[in-house]
Amino acid sequence: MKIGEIAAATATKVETVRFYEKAGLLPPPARTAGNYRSYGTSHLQRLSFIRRARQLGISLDDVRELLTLGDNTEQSCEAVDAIASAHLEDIERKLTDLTQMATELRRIVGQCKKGRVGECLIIETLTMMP
Amino acid sequence: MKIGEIAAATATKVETVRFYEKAGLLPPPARTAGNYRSYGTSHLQRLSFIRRARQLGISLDDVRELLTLGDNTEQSCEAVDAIASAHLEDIERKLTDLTQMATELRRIVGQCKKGRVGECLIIETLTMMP
DNA sequence: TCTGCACCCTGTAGTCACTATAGGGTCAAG
DNA sequence: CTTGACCCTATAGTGACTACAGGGTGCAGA
Repeated sequence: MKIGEIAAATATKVETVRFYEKAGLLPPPARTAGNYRSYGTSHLQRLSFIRRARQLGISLDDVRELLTLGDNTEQSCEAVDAIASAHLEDIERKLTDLTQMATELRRIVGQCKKGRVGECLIIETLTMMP
Repeated sequence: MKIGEIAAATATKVETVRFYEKAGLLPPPARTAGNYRSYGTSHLQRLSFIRRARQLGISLDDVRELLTLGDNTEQSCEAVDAIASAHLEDIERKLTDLTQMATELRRIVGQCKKGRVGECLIIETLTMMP
């Protein structure tokens, strides 16, 4: 499997695949005679894992940790749970923040009467907000 | 007003204030004999505006634009509304994404039985997810 | 055989919005 | 006159890529 193929299979850009290798998340694959990277199914699995974790917003550092934990099948998976739970809390905080932002924005956008900037309530609100 | 004071007044770090100046968002203030920055109320107002817009997640580029628009009080404020509305849509997209992430994470965190990694459902789910 | 093209390689720099650090200068109080 | 809090500049680092420059490889068609 060439880099373009594994990239397509995981909806990743080629550059990102190389980036993951340099970042130590994806082990360096074998090379062909022409020095092309040659991936197998274990790489595909690992890259899929990385992509899914990233889709959930898990940081590369945490992905690295999960990957290491996943490789030691004998250990307790409390650490895994800790990472996922911490991340969930993170997301819940972000949700609260964004919801508040959306409410504020909806309020100021709703005020716009499309007049001149001099009496624009959006600008005014932004200038005056507490 | 010294930089530390304007920073404190707007809950901004001193470095960030200098950064805004270098980024062209905050006009360079007068300097004292000792080369200290000396801010007036117009700076304070402008920095407050920037900070509030940033709290709403508006990008520096868009803040710059809003600032320029706000300075031309004769223009129509449609452009202002456009920026705010586009940003609101942005946030609403992010909210959808994050809500989905949270749901996924809650599901996989709930599965954890604190056993060994070998049978960890979090790892498994991440590996198998569609 | 040649040529064109899609794909691959490395290495480096750019993105965003700061934050941190190094290595200095200024100013008021004790 | 020294201490310590504050200020100055310039540069590099963060995360997670993305984009580029400047080349090499491999294969189909003329």
